[in-house]
Amino acid sequence: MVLKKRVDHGFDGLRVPVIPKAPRSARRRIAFKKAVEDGQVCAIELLASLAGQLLQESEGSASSNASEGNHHPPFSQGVIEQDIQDGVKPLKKEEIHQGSCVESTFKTEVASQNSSQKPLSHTKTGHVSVNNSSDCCEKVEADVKSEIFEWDNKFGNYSNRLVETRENFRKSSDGKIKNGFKREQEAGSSCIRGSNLADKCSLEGHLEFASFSRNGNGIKLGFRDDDENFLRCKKFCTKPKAFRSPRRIAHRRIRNLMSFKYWKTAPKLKDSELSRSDLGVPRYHKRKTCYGFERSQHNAIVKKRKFVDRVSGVTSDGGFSSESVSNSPQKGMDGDKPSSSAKLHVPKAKDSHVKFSIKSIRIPELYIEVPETSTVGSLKRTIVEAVMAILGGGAHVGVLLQGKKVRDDNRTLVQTGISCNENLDTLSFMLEPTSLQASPTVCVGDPSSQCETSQPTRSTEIPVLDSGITDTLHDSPLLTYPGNLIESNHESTSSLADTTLDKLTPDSRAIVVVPATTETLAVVPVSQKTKRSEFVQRRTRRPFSVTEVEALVHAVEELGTGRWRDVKLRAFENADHRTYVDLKDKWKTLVHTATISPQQRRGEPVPQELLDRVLAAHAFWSQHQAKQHGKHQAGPGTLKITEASAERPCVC
DNA sequence: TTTAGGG
DNA sequence: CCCTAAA
Repeated sequence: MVLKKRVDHGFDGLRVPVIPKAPRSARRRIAFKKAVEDGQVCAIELLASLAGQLLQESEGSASSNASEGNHHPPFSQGVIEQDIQDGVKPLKKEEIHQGSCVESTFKTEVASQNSSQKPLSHTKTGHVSVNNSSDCCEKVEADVKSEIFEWDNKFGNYSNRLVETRENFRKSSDGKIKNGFKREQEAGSSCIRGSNLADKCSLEGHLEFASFSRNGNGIKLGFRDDDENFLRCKKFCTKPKAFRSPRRIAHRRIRNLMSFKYWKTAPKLKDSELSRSDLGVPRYHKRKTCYGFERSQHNAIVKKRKFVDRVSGVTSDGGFSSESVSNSPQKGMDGDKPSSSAKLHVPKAKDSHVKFSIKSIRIPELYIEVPETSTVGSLKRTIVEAVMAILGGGAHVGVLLQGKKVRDDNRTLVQTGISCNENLDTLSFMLEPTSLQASPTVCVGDPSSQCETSQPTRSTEIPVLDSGITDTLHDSPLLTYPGNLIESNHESTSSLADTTLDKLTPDSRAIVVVPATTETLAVVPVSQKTKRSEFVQRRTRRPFSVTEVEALVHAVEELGTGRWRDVKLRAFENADHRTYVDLKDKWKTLVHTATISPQQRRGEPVPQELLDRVLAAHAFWSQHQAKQHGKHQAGPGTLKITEASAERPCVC
């Protein structure tokens, strides 16, 4: 009877997330890399432009940032600052409209749409020809496009390109233009914006252009071939990552930048889960599930996460000089082998100097929610605000060695262990806001300990289903500074999310769900092949609620203790964050909990009634198991219902 | 992949 | 929760 009752109110009625997804294990392998990769890709743009923005603001030279009147303190001294400045010097004199990171990122979207008017075509060799593009950039565009293609085909190249690009920008700003980059850039700028930036090159502009190009390539009109090829590839390749449609890439970028949560369908996903399930994204087709979007125009929700930076290489002896930083990619590492490049080489100089070359800086992933009806402009502003909120209050760098934060600023590097090769491999930097208030959702704590990101400005009411989500927003993919894409892993660059993109059309919602990611993205994209383990972080802890416990107990009562997969399917099928291993573990602890005295129990108290059932079920199934064992190896599944129901422990 | 257990 | 040996 009791059982019956429980069945009635069934678990479906519980707040169990409904997220159809592949088994955890599967998600892990594939989606994981993906997500990480994705995070990086988009990071480039965001960071690049962000740097520009910061620079402008910090220098105060920036005339007036039309929309954002915020004046944020410049970065605190340090490597980071230098790196960034170095990378964006060209931006100084430029007038970047809004100058926000948003700008560049979103232009992609816009460009994409516009470009639909320009039929393009390209051959399989990657060559691109422009049939009907604006006069201003016809040829150049073609050149760039082909370049873009290269990038697509080889992330490593892409990365290097960017690095190179940065270099060129710097040079061009000095009047020494080596390649035709400036030209390209100008073309890109004018093509996209109309022309107001054509006179000066900027990192942002370039990136923008790159994005544009990609989008352009993705236009259906001119690239049916691509699509077909892609499909074909997808069909015959085990790993359809060989070729990625530019459009997909572009979209993915956006999607990554903007992580919209589809609560309804994926209510409880945590970052990590999300990212892992990159492949599963397509399943979240219920776009309307973006709660709150329609509700208000300004209920933008932004969540930040901790950001950890990694030192990825050591090369020149310039220490932290900008020069050393920017050169490191070429000098210190093998451009073709990003993965290896991530390694630190600490040539112990005669002077016992430890040489660093920080190739990347990351900022936390941003989670933003805005109404569907909001304007692109407001979206941009929202992003800018989010970004500025992180760095606005100024920031400093935290040093992490082997995952542990080095708190003592007075210790020497040698004392700290930052002078030997081994340790340097695990050295990383974390960008931290100087004041928590300044950035409410920024994590400042020790990375190893789940940083508690403060709730996003709550005023922006979070969707109903938000429950339990906040905690999932911690770690996330880290945005990477353009200067160092080198770290990325080719493989991961490829594919997932492709499916998702299928549904994305230029006119579709500006942003797409982004599998966020904790473990996933949180995990450093740096040479995963070799040192993934070092950065894979634990899943965020998610204590079982009484409701879940009830469901678990109920399921076990019926299925027994040796069929966790079935238990999972029956009671937690929609709770993707609960794997059968989790359930098994939980049962283990439940049994233990039920065994110990109430005083010794911790955490959310589990009703004694449930614990009693746990013990009863445990005893019953243990006995049953033994019985089965003694008898013939009749599988557990053969348990006769009658018998089971008759003996099943039931608290009546 | 799923179980079963130790860490 | 994680990691893994076994199955």
